[in-house]
Amino acid sequence: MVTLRDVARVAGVSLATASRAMSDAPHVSAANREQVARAAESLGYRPHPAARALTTGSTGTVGLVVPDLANPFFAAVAKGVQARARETGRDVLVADTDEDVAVEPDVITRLGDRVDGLVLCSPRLPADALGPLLAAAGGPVALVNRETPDAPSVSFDIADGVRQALDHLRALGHDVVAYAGGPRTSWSDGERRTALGALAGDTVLDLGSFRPTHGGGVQAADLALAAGATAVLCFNDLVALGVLARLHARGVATPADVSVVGFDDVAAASLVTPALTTVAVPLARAGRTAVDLLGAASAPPDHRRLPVELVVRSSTAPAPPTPVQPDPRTTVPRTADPEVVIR
Amino acid sequence: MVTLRDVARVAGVSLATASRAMSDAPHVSAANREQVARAAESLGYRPHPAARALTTGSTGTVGLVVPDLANPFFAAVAKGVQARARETGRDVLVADTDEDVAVEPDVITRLGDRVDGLVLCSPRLPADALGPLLAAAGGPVALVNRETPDAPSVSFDIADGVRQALDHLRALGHDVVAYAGGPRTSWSDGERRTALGALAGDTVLDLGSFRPTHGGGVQAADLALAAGATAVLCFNDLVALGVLARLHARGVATPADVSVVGFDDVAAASLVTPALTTVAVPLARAGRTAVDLLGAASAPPDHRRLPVELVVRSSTAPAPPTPVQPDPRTTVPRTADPEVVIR
DNA sequence: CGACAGCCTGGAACCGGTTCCAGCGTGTTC
DNA sequence: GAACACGCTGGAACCGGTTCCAGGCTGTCG
Repeated sequence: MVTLRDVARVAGVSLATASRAMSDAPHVSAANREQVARAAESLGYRPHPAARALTTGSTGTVGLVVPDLANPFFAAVAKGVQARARETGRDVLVADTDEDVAVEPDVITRLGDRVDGLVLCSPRLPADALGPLLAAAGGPVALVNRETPDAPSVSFDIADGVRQALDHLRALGHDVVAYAGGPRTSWSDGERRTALGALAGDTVLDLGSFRPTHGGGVQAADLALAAGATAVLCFNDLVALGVLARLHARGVATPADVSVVGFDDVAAASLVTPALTTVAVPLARAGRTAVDLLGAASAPPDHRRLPVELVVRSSTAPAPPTPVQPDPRTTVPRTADPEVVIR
Repeated sequence: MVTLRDVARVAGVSLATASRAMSDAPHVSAANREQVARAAESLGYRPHPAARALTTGSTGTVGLVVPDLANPFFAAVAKGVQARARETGRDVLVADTDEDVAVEPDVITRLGDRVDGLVLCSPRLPADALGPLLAAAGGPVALVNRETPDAPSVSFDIADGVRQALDHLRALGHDVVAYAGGPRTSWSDGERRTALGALAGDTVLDLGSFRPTHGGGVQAADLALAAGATAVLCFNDLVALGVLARLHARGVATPADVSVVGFDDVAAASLVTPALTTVAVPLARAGRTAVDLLGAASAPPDHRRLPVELVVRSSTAPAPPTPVQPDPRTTVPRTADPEVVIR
C-alpha cells in the first residue's frame, strides 16, 4: 500500500508539503506542486479515507435511511440522493428499516456517526420521538416526504396535487370522490386529508385507511363499489393499481364506470392498462435537493415544497350518466366508516 | 464528543485496559471490565468508526455496485445485501452506475478503498476489463448475476429456468417458441441463449435483442406477431410486460392467442392482468449469499447457482388450434433476423 | 522461603493523514 | 544597507483508537 510518505519521498519533499500539494492548499511552490502530482500519479497513490476522516472529521459520506428499498417510491428517491452525492464527490451509506419503526432509532444513531449528513426519507417515527433523535444524529439531517420544525425538509406540494386531481375529476362530472387513504400514522396521508377537507369538505367520501400496497387497493375497491362511488382518489399508485385490478376482476369498466387517480407516478403507472392518471411527484429531484440541504444549514430550517403535476392518462373519464348502483347485497364495513366526511 | 480516554478516566483505568475491555479482549479482570462498561454506558460513549478503521484496517462496511437502483431486479438484490450486512453488523455503501459502463471502473476503485468487501451486481464490463479491476479493488469481491473465473459469484440456474419454461409451453402444445432476447452484452442473456440452443435448438425462433425494458417488449411483440408465434419467452419481466401491453393494444388475446412467459418474477408480474407466468429468481437471497461469500475467500473461488422456479399464472394457456396468421401486410425487419435459429 | 509461571496492567508506538508553528530565504521599502 | 514582510518549507503534534511490550502482582511448586 502506498502512503503519502512514499509520495513525499519520491517527490523529494516533506510530508507536510506533500499533504498541502495534494489538497490544493496555498503555500506550495508551483514546482513542488507539480513534483508531488507526478509522484502521486506514478505511484498510483490513493489517500486513505479513514485517515483523512480521522483528522478532518469529515467522512465524505452521506447516509440515507428508507423504509423499503424495493418500494419504487423510495428507490427513486435513493437514486436521486445517490446521483447528487456522487456529483459532489461523496458516497452514500444506505439503510433499509424494512418498514419497522422500532429499528429507526438504532439505524439513525449508528449511521449518524459514520456520515457527514443524513437524509431521512419518510421516517415512520412519531414527531415526539423524531425530534430528540435528530439531535442525537450529531450532524446535519434533512427529511424527505416528512416535515418537522427541527430539521430542513423537502416534501411535495400535496395540497396542490390534491386540488389538481379534484379539479380534473369535477370537470369530468364526478360530484363525489371517494378517497382510499394510506396509513393513519403517515404524515403524507395527513397532508392529503387536510387538503381534501379544505378543498372539498362535503363532497369527499372517506373509504378509510389501507396498507399502501396493491392489496390495500384491492380492499378499497370493494368499499368504493359498495358505496357507489364513480371516482376514487388513491393514497398512492400501488393502491390505485390494486383498485384497478379489483375493479377489472369484478367486471367494472375503468374508466367508463369508475375513474381512478393515483399519486406519485411510479414507473408501473404508465405501463398498466388502462394507464393510470396520477399526480406525478419529482422523487429523484427530492433526493437531490435533500443532499443539497445537508450542506446549507440555516435557522430556521429550510422547508422546500416541490411542485407536482397531474398526469392524465386513461384511467379517468367523464362520470357515467347513471352511476353504478351500490350493490344491494353488500354493505360497507363499519371500520371504513364511509359516512364520515372529511372536514 | 466522548472518547475512549474519557471512559478510561471515569473508569479509573488506563486507555489500553479500556480498549481491551470494550472489545471483549482477554487479559482484563472482571471488575475492570464491569467498570469500563459502566463508564461507557453512563457517558454515552460510541467508538469513532474512522479511528477504529485506521488501526484495524477494517471499516465495517460492504460496498454494493448496481447498474440502476430503480430497477426492481437490482432493488431486490440491494435489499438482500442490506439485510445480511446489517445482521452481521456492517453497513452498506451503495453506488448506482446509471447503466453506464464507463463509470464502473471509477466506482469500483473508489468504493474498493472504503469497504471491507465489494458486491458487484450484473456488471456490464466485458470480461477482459473486469478481471484486472477485481484485483484493483484491493479486497474481496463477489459477483451477482455474472460469472468470471477470478471471483466468487452467485447466479441463478438459468438453464433450469429455461427448461422449466420450455417444458411448460411444450406441454401446452406450443411447438415453436419465440425468444425476445436481452442486450447482446448481457452475460445472463448469453446464458439464456446457450440453454435455449442446447435444449431446443430448432424449435426456438430468435426475435433478436431488445433493451431490457417495457419499450423493448413492445418492440418485440410486433415481431412475434409478424412471425406468427404462439408463445413468447422473454429476457425478463419488464420485456414480458411490454409484450403483454402491445398484444393487448393490437387486439391479440393473451393467453388465448399468444402465451407470454417472463423471467425474474418482479413484484409487478403478479399484479398485472393477465398475471404473468414467469421464472421466479431468488433475488434477495442472492444478495444475502453474496455478502456471505465476501467473508469466505477460497481457491478456487466459489460459484453458487441458486435454484429457480417457474410460477404459472394467467399469461400462458394451450396453443390455439389455428395459430394467428402472420399479418401479410407486415414483414419482419431484417435486424431481428427471425429466421436464425439458435444452436 | 525463594523461584518461576501466568494473568493484569499501563506506557508508548503506531495507523495515515492534516495542520500548527518556527525558521529560512527572498524581495521590498525606507 | 538594514529592517521588515511574506511565501515556502519541514519538524512535530494531533485525531481516536489498537496493540506490542515491559513490569508488577499473585499463586504455586520445589
